[in-house]
Amino acid sequence: MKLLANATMSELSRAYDRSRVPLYIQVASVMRRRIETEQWRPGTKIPTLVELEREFQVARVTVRQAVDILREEGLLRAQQGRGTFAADKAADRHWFKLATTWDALIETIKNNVRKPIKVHNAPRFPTLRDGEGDPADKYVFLRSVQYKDAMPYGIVNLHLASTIYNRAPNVFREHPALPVVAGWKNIEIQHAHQTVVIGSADPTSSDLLGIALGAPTAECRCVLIDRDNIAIYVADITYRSDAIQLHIDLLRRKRASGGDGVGAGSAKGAGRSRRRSRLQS
Amino acid sequence: MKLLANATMSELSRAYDRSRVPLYIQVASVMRRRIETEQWRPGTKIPTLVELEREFQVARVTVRQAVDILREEGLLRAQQGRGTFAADKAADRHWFKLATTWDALIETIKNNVRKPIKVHNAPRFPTLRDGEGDPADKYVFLRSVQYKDAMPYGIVNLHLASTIYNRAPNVFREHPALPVVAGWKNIEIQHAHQTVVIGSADPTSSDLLGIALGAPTAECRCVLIDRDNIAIYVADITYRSDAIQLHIDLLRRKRASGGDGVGAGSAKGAGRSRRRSRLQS
DNA sequence: CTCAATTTGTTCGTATGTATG
DNA sequence: ACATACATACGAACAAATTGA
Repeated sequence: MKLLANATMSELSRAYDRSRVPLYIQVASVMRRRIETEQWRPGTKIPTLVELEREFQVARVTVRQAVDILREEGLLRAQQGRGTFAADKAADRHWFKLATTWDALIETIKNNVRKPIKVHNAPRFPTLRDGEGDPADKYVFLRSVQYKDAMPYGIVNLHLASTIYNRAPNVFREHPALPVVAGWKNIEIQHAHQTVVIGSADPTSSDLLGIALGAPTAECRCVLIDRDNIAIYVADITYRSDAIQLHIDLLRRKRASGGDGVGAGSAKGAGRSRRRSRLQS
Repeated sequence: MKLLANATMSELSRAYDRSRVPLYIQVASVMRRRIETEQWRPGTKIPTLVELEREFQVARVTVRQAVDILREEGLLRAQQGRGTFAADKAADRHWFKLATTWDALIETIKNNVRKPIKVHNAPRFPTLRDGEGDPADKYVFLRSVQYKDAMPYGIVNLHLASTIYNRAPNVFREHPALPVVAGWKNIEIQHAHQTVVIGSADPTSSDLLGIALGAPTAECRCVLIDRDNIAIYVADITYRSDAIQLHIDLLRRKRASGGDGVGAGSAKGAGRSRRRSRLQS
């Protein structure tokens, strides 16, 4: 135990040199993580101020500042004379399962609670990389914010080929685009993929999602390419990092229905997946 | 353009209230992002200090501090009288493609450059969640760091069931475990999955990966469950967030598995996009 | 070559925030 | 709570390098 404490503090001070973020925020980050990972169990007493001072090698006031931050966040309750306690129930983070299959994606999007956002300075074209097909002649740009319980967790920036959009402008203004496109029999999708990287919130995202500037985000790009190799649907989606998770079933049964079987929906029960015949060429 | 600047700055100040991170670091974050996304093209002149002051609504000195950070990082060059310029070539980030299939995962791991780390205070058991099977009677804990060009990008914390480990202790000490286990015919894997969430660096990770405390990370958990529903392999892997990406083919064709696009290394050349229009956000 | 405009670099004074003991 | 030291942020003025007329 002593060993652990010593190791931790030397690592902290070294880490502090590397980071320019104020010390009490760093300490708060470490403590927040311990609460969220339930390393400090919900409802239980956390180490005393003196112990924390020693572990982090910081002054008492600095620990207190960190504690104050977490109190404001509702993760800690401090009680004079008794101690400081972790919140009773950890907030359910990572509740949103990013889709890893076509069917799951469609299903997910259907259930979206979204609000369209007006965009003034829309880029005319998406920036397409290798393997993302050729640009269409013209695109329509749509932006919307996704909500759960009035809490925004994602921003969708969509370039939709005008040829697609013009088939049903009113529908696209009201509903998520992907299920609509997917439902059309006469559109043949040659390729569809999704790419995820970790980014950080720019001013716009930070404002729309209510997170700090520079806070980590998941940046998903979803591209649909038609049989003429035209990128008809290019969505850049920015998620709050604490809202999402990604679950991949590594052993998808090959024997299940011609190898095309799609397992692993987004929810626990999973199992049931509808066939995807219409998109097959 | 004027509108954009105004919108950005009000958002920045609002965002600033939300975050306690020093202003010049926040400004640096936004600028870093612009360079990395090539919104500020490599080698070209970025806006003048005066323009940046106006856009971010901060004092000159604050902009300068932000510029200084990025100069140290090699992302900007400043020249008195001329201007400030973005670095010539953006670093290749997100080069490591996280595997999304079993075969790709095995292949990826085979190519790992890794260094085992001695662990003193190893947890005896992994904490298993719903759907992650039952714990084995006993585990061995192994930790290693993954490198690319002497740059650490991932930390593997592995709980390996002792029954597995004891079959070939020396092999497991020298080689990545997964390909070894996968190669054994007499082990039947009933279930294997990988979960990815975004986390932040604790003191240990921050030290081993050389990133700031609290910097975003990708936390991958990979679990193998045998036919008796025992979790024989439980790996918690922490990656630098800027090293990794995840690519999912949504329309998985039967034949496509050969070149599933999920390989270990090297981002292919450049990928200049033919049309560039910044996704303003 | 000089001049003026532009742009980065530096300094001062002041106020507030951060961290220690 | 206090005294101390240093970091952060502002505004403004000034200095130095570059460019083009």
